Formats: sequence, structure tokens, C-alpha cells
Amino acid sequence: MPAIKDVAQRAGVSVATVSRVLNDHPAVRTDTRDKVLAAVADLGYRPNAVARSLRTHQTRALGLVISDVLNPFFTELARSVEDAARDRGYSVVIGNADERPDLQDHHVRTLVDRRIDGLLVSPTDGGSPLMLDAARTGTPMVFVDRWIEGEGLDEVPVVRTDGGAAVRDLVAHLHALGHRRLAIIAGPAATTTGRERVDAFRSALREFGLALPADHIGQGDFQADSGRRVTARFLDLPHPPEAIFAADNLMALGAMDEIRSRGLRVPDDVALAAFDDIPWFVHTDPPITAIAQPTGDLGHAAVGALIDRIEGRPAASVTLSARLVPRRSCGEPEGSTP
Amino acid sequence: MPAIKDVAQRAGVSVATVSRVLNDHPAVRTDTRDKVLAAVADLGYRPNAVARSLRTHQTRALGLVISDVLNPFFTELARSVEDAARDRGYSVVIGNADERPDLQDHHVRTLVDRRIDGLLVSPTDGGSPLMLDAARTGTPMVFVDRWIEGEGLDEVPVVRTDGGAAVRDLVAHLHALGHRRLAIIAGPAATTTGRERVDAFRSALREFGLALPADHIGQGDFQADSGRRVTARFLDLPHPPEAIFAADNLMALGAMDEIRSRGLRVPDDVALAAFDDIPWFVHTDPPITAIAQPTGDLGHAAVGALIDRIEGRPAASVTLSARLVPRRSCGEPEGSTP
DNA sequence: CCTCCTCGTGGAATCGATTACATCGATGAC
DNA sequence: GTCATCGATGTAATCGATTCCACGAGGAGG
Repeated sequence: MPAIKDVAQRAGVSVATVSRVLNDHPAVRTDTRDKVLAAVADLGYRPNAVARSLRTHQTRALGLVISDVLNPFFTELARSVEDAARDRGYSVVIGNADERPDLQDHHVRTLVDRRIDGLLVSPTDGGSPLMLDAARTGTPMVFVDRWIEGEGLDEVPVVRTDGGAAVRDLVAHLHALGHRRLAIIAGPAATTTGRERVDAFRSALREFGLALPADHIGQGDFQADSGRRVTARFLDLPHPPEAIFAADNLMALGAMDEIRSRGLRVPDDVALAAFDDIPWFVHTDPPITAIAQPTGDLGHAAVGALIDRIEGRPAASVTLSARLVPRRSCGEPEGSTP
Repeated sequence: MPAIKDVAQRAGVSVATVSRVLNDHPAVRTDTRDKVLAAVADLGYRPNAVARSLRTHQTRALGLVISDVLNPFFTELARSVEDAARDRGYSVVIGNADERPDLQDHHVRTLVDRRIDGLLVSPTDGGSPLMLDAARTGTPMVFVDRWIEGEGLDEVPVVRTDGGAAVRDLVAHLHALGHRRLAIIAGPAATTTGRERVDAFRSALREFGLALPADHIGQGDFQADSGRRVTARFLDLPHPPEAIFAADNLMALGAMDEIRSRGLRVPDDVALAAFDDIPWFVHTDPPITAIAQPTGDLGHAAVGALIDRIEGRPAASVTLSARLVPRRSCGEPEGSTP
């Protein structure tokens, strides 16, 4: 693979001149520029990004650490992040934490070692010392979707969606359809989204004069299996809930599995709703009522905030809002008999 | 961020010694090793991977260019590739081509500029000059799932699944259920998987004495929308097909959309099957019969082959086989009335 | 006691770019 | 005619590691 000095040699100029042409510095005579360009083309020269990064102290790469690639919400997020980054001339390196703190740490470390210009994180757990370190030692950082608190992290912008209103809409929807005993499959308490969704659900219930007994809160981990287990416990209750709200799409899937394996039907026997909407929910039996996040906007906003930080501009947190997408999994659609 | 010379200074040794400790070279006295390690810990020093890469000519990073991140098959592939790579001490940089040749080129270029040690590609189109170049200029390369032919590419191993037998099983399954007019939603002719699946389908049909008229082959592009369009054309035929086979999961989804929007039912009015199995197919209405690829094995084998190439060992192509997973979308399961 | 080898360590070149500074010829002002 | 200025280019330092080579100390062998 040819290096800059090969180009220089072939064009009969110095490496400095070649570099100037490549970075289109104004002070280069047109004919020497042409000579250099010709040499570049002849050799099929491509500048070595590694060497360039070493010298300039920037890689034009962003790190994105997500909790689970197999979750369609995160893959959509990853996709929009990549799109936005590419538009701004950055690449994205994705790390999949698989909801495991140790893997999350592994990726943060690797990315920082590779000197990515900035880090986008959707943290899996409470807070690892490593991430605190990264934030403190100056790696520009932005949280997406989930975030963590901790000293030194006040400066880190958070780009997220507030599902409060949508959750309230969902509870209203369920209430209108006659459901009174509602249960929730929560995400890990260590995650903000895990806690927030339960809180939103609880306060919405209160608004409608409904209680949320302890045995109607099941602890999940955002994976399908846990949705299954929690649902099994719900259904074994003497008075099983009439409606189940899963805090993410994977757990909703697990819940559906369990319900179906018992020969019960959605929504006739149990209503089901999920946080996070995905294309497949339209095609399940029945189509699942969900709370949709503006995933694309989330990704774009996150990249925007991160690049602002990287380029030294002040970056602000962003909160978007989710909306309810009613389908048939909670009961007949509006306009028909309940 | 401290550099190696800061560590050297603090430990009172030279940078050479620090480097030796870091790469655990045997010739270092135990007490100086301890001094260095202490300095490393004190400063929170982490070696700069960029500088190291420049010097050693290796990044310990693999590039993976896939056709579409939103397709669950590819995200599962990406995940297994990352797992396998991590086990071997490599990172993975993913590029999403979104089924667009220009984006594919963009990613190949970026990855090669970044001097990744090897490239895993599932090519979107026929063959771009850029990829040929990359292959020829010595970047170790392996094709996964799809591949392209061309001079200079004979050396590139292909890790794929052969769906032939499974497609034959599917046709047998459809035939046994009484379906005779079968149609296929094909993938782009520029991709090998696009062509192969049609060929396998056609020869399986021939085996059963069935024809595949031109109007029963619809040209799709592996995206949901095209599945919808092609299905619409099928259903507008004077004698619409009794069964539709989609060459990937996204097009199956589109087909289902279209069928349902016309008030028709699967499988009563039209049977439906798909290449690529995904978790959601269990939950659709009805569950969709699919041909499952051993995605995890695919990813592992691909990484194995690529690392073999990188480390100078001979690498062989690998062909795994797919299997039919019958569900309800083609008709009642075995054992009941047809 | 001298030589030779080994061991531990440091000095310095190197990877491939960017860029501050120096150089040099030409131009223009006075 | 002289000098300052400017434009185009080259020289060399630099980024942060790795690694070849040299060197001195100490031990073994003669």
C-alpha cells in the first residue's frame, strides 16, 4: 500500500506539498496540484487514517455502546446514529453490551483506547467506574435513551424520550376498555428507563384511582425470557391481572409466549401492551398496542449533541416524547362494543 | 491523557522498558516491572491504540459490511461475528450498506482507510471496482452469506449456507398440502442469494412436475416494500398463486401486509413461506413457515476464516446447510385434515 | 585475571501523516 | 535599484507507540 512519500516521489515534490494538496490548502500552484493528483491516481493512493489520527489527535469516529443489538429498538437507534454521523463526516463503531456490565466496560475501554472522538452510551447498569473515568478524563460523552447519575456526570447531556404522557394515555386506554387490575413487567431497577416506566405507570394508575400492588410489579431484565417468567408468576396469582404492560418489546414477546402456551388468548383473557414499537407488532396475533419512541429523532439528536461537545460547542440535553399506538392487544378498537 | 513517556518518567525508566513491561517481554527485572506497573496504575495510563497500530501495522479490528442492519438476519449475524471476534481479541467495525452499492463502497473505503486487519462482506450488488481493489491490494477478505465473482476474487473464501435441500423440503411440504401454483418473490439478481434461491426453487418445482411461469417470479430487493408490490401483482393475476415464497424475511412481511390489506387470509387464501427464520415469525398471525439458517455458526465460521487469512494460514470456504421450520402459514400442520 | 556471554536497560530509528518555520524567487512600491 | 512582501515549496519536528542495536554490569569458564 503506497504511502505519502511514494506519491511525493512520483510527483517530484515533497510530502508536505502532497499533504497540502490532499487537505486542499490554498497555497499550491495549479500545475503542481495536478501533478500530485495524477500521482495519487496512478498509485491508487489512499491516506492512512491511522497516521493521520495520531498526528491530528482526532479519529472522526464515534463510539456507540448499546445494551442489546438484538432488540429492534436499539438496532433502529444504531442505524439512525450511523446515518446522522455519516452526514457529518464521522464513522460509528458499535459495541453491544448485551445487557452485561462487564461487556459494557469492555467496549468502553476498547473504544477509548482507540481514541474515538466521542462516546454515545445507553448504559446497561448503574454506573461503572470506567465510564465515570472516561467522562472525567475528557472523552466527550452523551447518554441516549438511558442514563446514569454520579459525580462528574452532571456535564453529560442526556438525549431521551419521556414516556410519561404516553403511559398515561395507555392507562386511560386500558381503563376505558374496562381493565382494572393492571400489572407491569419492569426493566432492571439499575436502569433509568427501568425505573421511570414503573414510576410513570404507577402515577398514571393513581390518577385513575387504581392501585399497583407489589405482586403486580414483576422484575424483568429487558430480555424475552424474563418477560415469560414474570408473566407466569402473574398468571399463577389467585386474581391474575387483566392487563400486562411490558417495559420493552422483547419482554412483551416473552409475555405473549407464556400467555399463548397456557392456551389463553390476547386480549380476551389478558390484555397486553409494550413500551417501544417495532414493525413486527403490526403482524403479531393480535397486533400489539405499543408506546412508540421517535427513534430516528433520538439518534439524530444524540449525534448532534455529541458532535457539539466534540467541537467545543455547548451541548444541551434533549427530551422528546413518546406516543401511544393503540392496536388490538388490549381489547376491541374504539367504536365497537367492549 | 498520559502517554508512555509520562509513565517512563514517573517510573524512572525509559519508554523502551515501559513498552516491554506492557507487552510482557521476558527480559525485565521483577522490581522494575513493579515500578512501571505502579506508575501505570497511578496515572491511569492506557496505551494509545492508534500509535500502536501505526507502528505495528495492525489494528486488531475487523470490518463487517452488511446489507441491511434492520434485517434481523443480519443483526444476528453481526452479533455472532462480534462475539467470535472478541473471543479472538479483535474488535468489529460494522458498516451498514442499506442495500445500496454507493453506501457499500463508502464503508469499504472507510474501513480500508482505517486499516482494519480484514474485511467481512455480504455484498449488496454485483461487484464494485473498489472491492476488487481492496481484495487485490491485499486486504484479507471473506464473503459471508452472499458473494461476488470476478477476477482476483477467486482467492476470497465464501462462508454461506446452502438452502437447496431446505427449499426442496419446502416445496415438498407445499405440494403435500395440495398447493400447485407456487410463486416466488426473488431477491435482486445482482446478489448470489437472490439468484440461488430462485434456482433452487425452480429445480425443486421441476422435481415435482410443476412449472414456474415468468409471471410467478417477482423481482424484489430484499426490502419489505418490494414484497408488498410483488405480492400485489401476484394477487392481481387472473389465476393468482396458491403459495408465495419470499426470499427473505422482510419481503415476507411486506407480502403479509398486502395479503391482509386485501382482506385475504393466510394460509386459507394464500400460503406464505420465507427464507430466513426470525424470532418474530413464531408470533405472527399465523406463525410463518421459514427456512432457518445457522446464523451463529455462519458468523463464527466467517470470523475463523478471516482470522486464518489475516494470520497467514490458508482459509477455506465453508458451506453450512439450512433447514425447514414448518409452521402454520402454508396450511394445517401434519396430522390434521388438509 | 581476562575474556566472553547473558541480562537488563536505554538511545534512537521508525511507522505515515500534519504543520510550523525556513527558503527562495518574483513582484511591486518607493 | 533596493527592500519588503507574498506565494509556492521544502525541511524537519511531532504525534505515541515498538523494536533493533548498543552498552554496562556481573557471572562463568579458561
